[in-house]
Amino acid sequence: MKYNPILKSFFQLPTLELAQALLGKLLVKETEDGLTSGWIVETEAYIGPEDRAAHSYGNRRTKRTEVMFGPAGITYTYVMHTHCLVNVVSGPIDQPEAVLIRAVEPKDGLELMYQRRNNVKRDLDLTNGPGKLTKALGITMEDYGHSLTDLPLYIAEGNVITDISKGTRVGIDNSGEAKDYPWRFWMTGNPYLSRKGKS
DNA sequence: GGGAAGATTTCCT
DNA sequence: GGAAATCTTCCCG
Repeated sequence: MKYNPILKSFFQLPTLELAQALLGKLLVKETEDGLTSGWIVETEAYIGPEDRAAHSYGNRRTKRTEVMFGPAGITYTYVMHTHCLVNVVSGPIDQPEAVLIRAVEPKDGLELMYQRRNNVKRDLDLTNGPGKLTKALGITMEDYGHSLTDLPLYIAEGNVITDISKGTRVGIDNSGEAKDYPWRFWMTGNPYLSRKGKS
């Protein structure tokens, strides 16, 4: 199973459009253990300067958010608690915008995913959450700042999705008015959405 | 250098 | 449904 990374120009879309365009694309990670991949089924947009929920709110530039100010199409990995979350940086340089990948649908390397995630019985539970999919695909801080058009972690062309739902984001109740922005996108009716994405 | 917060997951009652 | 788990970065002193 081999894929070609998507063209770099794909990431030049405005963040809100990119968040929707990413749905149906293939997220691929290659390691020495093998290849794992999944269709992206749920995303969230984070528009730095005007988004209180974003790490880069008010153009707050730190070592952690540094990569969000970089060019579109690179990976922004972030560790919280025990888990790792993965974003796709978007927007032009010096504009801290990104798209959080919240859920994917497993495609290749199912065995490897089960191996990485203990006690999982169903395909449905492998990647239906931001922290879950990173563990299943083996995404870590090693991938921080890495381009998504190059191995070992990249986006590949996928299906065209026409049925897209949108709504408010999750887990940012302390972010004031920003919590009401409808910047979460998902594939309507897909069973691999994150827990809170099924509302 | 220390304390606090955070875009989550999992287990237990 | 609630609370704990557990780690990196940030901010203040």
